[in-house]
Amino acid sequence: MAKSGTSSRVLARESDSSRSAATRRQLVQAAIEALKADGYAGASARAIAERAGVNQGLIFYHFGSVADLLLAALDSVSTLRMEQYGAAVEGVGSPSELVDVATAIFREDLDAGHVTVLAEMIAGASSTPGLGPEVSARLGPWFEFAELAVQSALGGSPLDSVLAIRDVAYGVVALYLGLEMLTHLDGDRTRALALFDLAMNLAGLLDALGPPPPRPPQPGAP
Amino acid sequence: MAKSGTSSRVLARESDSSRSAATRRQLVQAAIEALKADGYAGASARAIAERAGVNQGLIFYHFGSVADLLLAALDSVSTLRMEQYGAAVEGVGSPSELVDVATAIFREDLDAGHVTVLAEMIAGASSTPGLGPEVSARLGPWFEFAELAVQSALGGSPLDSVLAIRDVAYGVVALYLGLEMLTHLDGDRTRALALFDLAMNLAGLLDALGPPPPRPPQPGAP
Amino acid sequence: MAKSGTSSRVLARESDSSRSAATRRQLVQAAIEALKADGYAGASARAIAERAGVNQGLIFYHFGSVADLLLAALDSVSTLRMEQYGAAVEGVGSPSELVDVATAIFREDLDAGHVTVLAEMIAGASSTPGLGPEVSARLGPWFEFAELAVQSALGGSPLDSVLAIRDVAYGVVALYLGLEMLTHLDGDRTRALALFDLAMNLAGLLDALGPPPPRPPQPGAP
Amino acid sequence: MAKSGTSSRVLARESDSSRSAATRRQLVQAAIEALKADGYAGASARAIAERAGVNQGLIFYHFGSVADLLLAALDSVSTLRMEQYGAAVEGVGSPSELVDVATAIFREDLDAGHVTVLAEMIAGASSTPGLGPEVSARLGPWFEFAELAVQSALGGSPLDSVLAIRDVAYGVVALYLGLEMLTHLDGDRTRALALFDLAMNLAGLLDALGPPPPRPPQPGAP
DNA sequence: CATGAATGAGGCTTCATTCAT
DNA sequence: AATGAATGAAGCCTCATTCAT
Repeated sequence: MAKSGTSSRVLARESDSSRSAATRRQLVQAAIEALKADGYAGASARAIAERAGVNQGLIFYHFGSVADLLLAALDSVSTLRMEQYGAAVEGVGSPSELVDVATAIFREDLDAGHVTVLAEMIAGASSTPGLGPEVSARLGPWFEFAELAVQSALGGSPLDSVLAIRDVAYGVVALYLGLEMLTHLDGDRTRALALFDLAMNLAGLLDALGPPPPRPPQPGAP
Repeated sequence: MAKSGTSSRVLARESDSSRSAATRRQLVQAAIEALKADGYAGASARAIAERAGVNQGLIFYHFGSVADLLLAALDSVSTLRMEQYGAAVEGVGSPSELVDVATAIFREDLDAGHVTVLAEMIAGASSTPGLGPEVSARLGPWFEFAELAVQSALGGSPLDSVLAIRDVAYGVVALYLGLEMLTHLDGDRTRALALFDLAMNLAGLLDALGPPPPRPPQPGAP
Repeated sequence: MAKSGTSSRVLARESDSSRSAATRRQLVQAAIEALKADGYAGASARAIAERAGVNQGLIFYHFGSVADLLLAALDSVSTLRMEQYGAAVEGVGSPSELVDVATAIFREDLDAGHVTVLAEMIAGASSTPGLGPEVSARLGPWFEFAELAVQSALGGSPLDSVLAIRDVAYGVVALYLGLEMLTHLDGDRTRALALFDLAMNLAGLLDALGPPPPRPPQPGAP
Repeated sequence: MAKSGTSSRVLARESDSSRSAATRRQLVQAAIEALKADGYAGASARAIAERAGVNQGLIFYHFGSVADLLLAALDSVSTLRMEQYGAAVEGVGSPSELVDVATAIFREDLDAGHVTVLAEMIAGASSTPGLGPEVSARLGPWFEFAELAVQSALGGSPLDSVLAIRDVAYGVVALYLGLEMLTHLDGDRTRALALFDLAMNLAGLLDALGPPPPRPPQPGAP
C-alpha cells in the first residue's frame, strides 16, 4: 500500500525492501553471526560491520550504538524462534508429544546456535551498563511461551496441583539456557540430548497418569 | 625445595605466604570480583589490577595472560565451592534433605555470585580463542559433584532405574547455571527460589516412595 | 528575475519567503544557537541540523560547508547587532550618555549571547584553514561602529587630541570581546558590569571637561 | 636527594628528569604548540601525540584525558608567564613605567602566542562539558597579577579613589585577551601596539598627577 | 619480584561531506 | 529542494602485552 521507502524511520521495523531496510537486515544478521561465533566480547562494531560488508558508521546511523544493534539482533532471534516454537507446539496435547517436539526444536537450536545469542546477551549484559534491563525485558516472550507449553502438556494432570506452572516454566527456560551453554562450550550435544531421552521416559509416565488428552484448548468446558 | 616461587626469598617461612603468593592471591581474588561485578568483558587487566591494588604488569608476570588469570580465578572458585558443597551434602540421605541443602547452597551462591564466575567464563570463552577447552576441563568437578549428590538422594529409589544418574547430573548443573544467569540478570531471586520450593514438594513424594535411608553416618545412634 | 533561489517556484510571492529561504533562515538560526550553547567545536553539521529540525544534507546544499554556514550565522548576528547598536547610539552626545547606552547594550549582549558567536568564530578560526580571513573581514562593521561611537562621545573633548579615535575603537572592541569571554566562562556578570559603572564615573569627569555638545542632530531645537 | 624515578606519581609535578617527566613535558609542550597553531578544535589527541613524537595512548596514561592534558598545558603557560610578568613588573613605580613594561611583555606574548593558549581554552571550554570551571579556576593568577600591577602603578594617584583596583584589573585582563584574539586573527600587531602607545600618553598624564614615586615596597614605613 | 612507562591495535562514536532518489 | 543513506577519516579512549629498571 505505502510505496517503499516512504515509511517513517520510526515505524520502519517490518521488512520493507528499501535500501535502508536491507542494510539494517544485513547488520542484524551479521550481529547474530558475530554473537554466535565470537560471543559478546567479539561482537564489536568493526567485526559486525566487516561481516555485513558494510561501513562501520552505518551501525550508529541505523542503530545508534553497538548495544542497540545487539538488542535488535536479540529481538530478531526471539521473534523468529517464538514463531517457530509456536507453530511446533500447536496441537501438542500430552507430555510425550511435548517432549518430542521440544527435542526437535532443541536440536535445531543447538545446530543453528539460536540460543547462543540469548545466552551471550545475558552474560554480556553484566559488562555493559544499562543493557541488563533491556535484555531482561526481551526474555518475556520466552517465559510466556514456556508457560504455554508446560500448561498444554501438564494441564489437568495430577502434577498440575503440585506444580506452579509459572515456576516450572521459569525452570524450563533456565534449563534450556544452561544446556545450550554447556553444549556450546564443549561441542558435545550427546549429553544434553540424553536428557531429552530421559525426559521422554518421564513423559511416558505422565501420559499414563494424565487424562485422555482431548483437543487442547477447550474454553467453556467446565 | 618447593617448586612454587620461594626461590630467592630467604625469609619465606611458610610455603605460600611469600610476597609472591600474596600477590597472586590478591590478583585471583580481584579477578573473581571483576567477573562478578563487570562480567567477562569487564574483567580487563587494568580493571583487575586496580581492584587488587597492584601493578598491571604483575598479571603477566604471574599468570602469563589475562585469560590464564581468569582460569585461575575459576579454579579458585571451583575448589572452594566444591569443598563447601561436599561438606554440605555429607549425611544427606533423602531427596528432601538434598533439596533442603541445595536450597541453602543456592541461596549462598546467588548472594555471593560464585556461579556468576562460572557462567561468565563459559560465555566469555566464545570470545577468546583457546579458552573453551580450558573452561570445559574445569567443569569436571561440578559434574562429578552433581552426580554424587543425585546418587546420594536418588540411589535405590524406584526412579534409579529410569534415570541415568549421569544425565540427571548434567541437567542439574545446566539448570543451576541457567537459574543463576536469569537471577543475575534481573536481580530477582524469588522466581528461582520458588523452583526450589517446588522441588521440595516433589522430593516429599520421592521420600515416601524411597526406602528408609540405610547406611549414611548416623552419629548418636547406638 | 531575482538571483536568489526562486528559480523554479511559481508561487513564490515574496522575494524571500520561499521554502528555500525559510530553511536557510532556520539553519542560520540553529547555527547561532549551536555556537552560543556549545561553542565552535560543538557546532557540527549534525548538531545544527538537529537544532533546525532539518536534514543534514541541506547545510551543504544551501551553504556548501559547515564553515560557510557559520560565517552566514556570524553575518546574521553582526547585521542585527549593528542595526541595534546604531539605533541605540543615535542621539548620544556625551561620554556619560554613551556609557549609559553601552551598558544597556552590553547587558543585552551578555544575556542573549550575541557576542559569544563572534568570540567563538574568532577562536574557532584557528582550527579551520581559510576561515581566519573570512571572519576578519566580518569584523569591519564592529570596528566602524566603535569608531563612530567613540567619535560621537569624545569628539571635541580635550582627549580628542591625545587619542587616536581609531585606536581607541580597536581597544573598545577588544575589551568588549574579552569581557564577554570572561563572563561567558564563569557565568558571573557582576565583575564586567562593575567595569561599566566605573566607566560611568570616568565619563562624568569627561562630561565636565568637554564642550556643551554642539552639532549632533538636535530635533526639536529651534 | 631522592633518586630519580622513585617519586610517587601524584607528587611528580616538578620537572624531575625521569623518563616519565620527559614524556609529560613533551606532551605538554606539544599541546601548547597545537593550541597555538591549530586552536582548541585542532588540539586533538592524535595531533598532539604526533607533534610530541609519542604514542597516542601515553596522553591517557599520563593525563587521563585530552582535556586534562590541555589543562596541564594551560597551567604550564600560566606559571611561566606569571613568573615572567612578576619579574618584569618588579620595581615598577609609575604608570609610564608600567606601560613600558607591559608593552614589552605584550609584544613577547604576541610573538610567542602565549595568550592564544589561554584564549583558545576559554573559548573551547564551551564545547567540552566540565572544562569551564577548570579553566576559570586557572584564571585566578592572571587576575591577581593584574591587580598587583594596577595597584603598583595607580596606588596613591588621584584615580585611586575613583577606580576599584579589582575592577580595573578585570578589565585589563579582558582587554589583553581581546587584543590577543584580534591580533591573532588577522596577524596585524600594529593596531594593538598603537593602543599601547596611546596608553603611554595617558600614563604620562598620570605620572604628572601622581605622587613622586618613592621606592616601591616600603614595609614598616607608616 | 615489582614498578611504571611504552606500544600498537582496536574499542565505540562522530565528523564533514557526497550521492542517489 | 529535500531526504536519507552511505563513506572514510578522525574523534577519544582502553586493550593486552612487553620491557627497562
